[in-house]
Amino acid sequence: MPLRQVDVLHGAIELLDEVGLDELTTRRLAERLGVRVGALYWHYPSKSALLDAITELIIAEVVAEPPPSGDWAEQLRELAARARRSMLAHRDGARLVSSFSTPPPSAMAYMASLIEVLRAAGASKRDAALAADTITSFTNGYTLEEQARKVGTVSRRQLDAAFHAELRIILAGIRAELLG
Amino acid sequence: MPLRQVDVLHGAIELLDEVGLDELTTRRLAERLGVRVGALYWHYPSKSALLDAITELIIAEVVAEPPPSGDWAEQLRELAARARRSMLAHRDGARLVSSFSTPPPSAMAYMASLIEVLRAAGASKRDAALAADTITSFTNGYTLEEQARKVGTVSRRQLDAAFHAELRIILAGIRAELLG
DNA sequence: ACCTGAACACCGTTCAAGT
DNA sequence: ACCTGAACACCGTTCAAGT
Repeated sequence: MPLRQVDVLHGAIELLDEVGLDELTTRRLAERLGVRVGALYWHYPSKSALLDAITELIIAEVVAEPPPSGDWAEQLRELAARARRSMLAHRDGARLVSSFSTPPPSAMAYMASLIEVLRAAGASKRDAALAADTITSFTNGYTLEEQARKVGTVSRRQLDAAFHAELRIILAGIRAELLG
Repeated sequence: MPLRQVDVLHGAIELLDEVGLDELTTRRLAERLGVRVGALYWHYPSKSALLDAITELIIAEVVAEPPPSGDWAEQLRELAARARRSMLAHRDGARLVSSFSTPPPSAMAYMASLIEVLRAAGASKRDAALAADTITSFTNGYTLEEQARKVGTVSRRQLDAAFHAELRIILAGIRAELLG
């Protein structure tokens, strides 16, 4: 039976996890799917469109879960932790997320959920946007670096602990600076 | 007269600024230098070694300036602003910085300068390292995103203002959480 | 509708050989 | 010491033609 678009997508994700973003090649993907390179272009207009689809899927995982509970700080903490977990779930996930050409719908939804929590906590529109951006910039920066450079050298436990300790700093800053 | 290593480096940086990281190609660089591709490999063992050299140069600019003055928050603010400025000074500078294989000496020196300021402000070794990492993760994450996606859509003034406002949040967090 | 065959215009890297 | 010439093993993409 013929290949469906979703087969190409899943094959690409498997290949990504096996060989990493730099070795994720249209020709390797075609070989893995038992097809010639050109066939991929019937399903996706370009390699970058395929990468965007993977990115969308990675981010979508974050929003799919039920909204977190607790006070505003607890909710933000959980949302940021989920974002990091989704990126870590795939090889070079953070690099992929920070390289999409145009923000996919799920990225917008994620930002909206952060902003919603902050608004409910009493932040102005401007402050909420600022705080949400601070959290995502930090989360992406942190995860990008840990995934790029700290494989093997530092334990996962230490990285988790450091991420949460640093996130606490940022949440304390939001409280002191914007919700004081 | 023959090409020196530094000529190759400067040619590469000029080409980077003109065409961006994705189009920075050994063959294009060779053409610009009036030489055949193979000649580059006499000066640098690989393309990635050349990219590492560019990265080192970009980060070195931050440390080259005299140490900032003011209280600890003011010093940290200035160091982070310099780091961002250096990355923004070259096309795809942030992408380049967040993709070096092994941390170059100047990156270590930059981290050390952040930690020194925090130690002088009374932070423990652990807290200083944590706060320094928070600042760099945020700075890299923020700059990476603005450089990747916000060219033209948002004014430079707005991006500067948002960066400083968000940095204020983080500094407030460091004060409240670690230096309270 | 979905894929093959075959090409096009590129890559990074190596290395004998030239000067 | 520094570079050329020429090759090797790859890329992403296109497109007529097949089924």
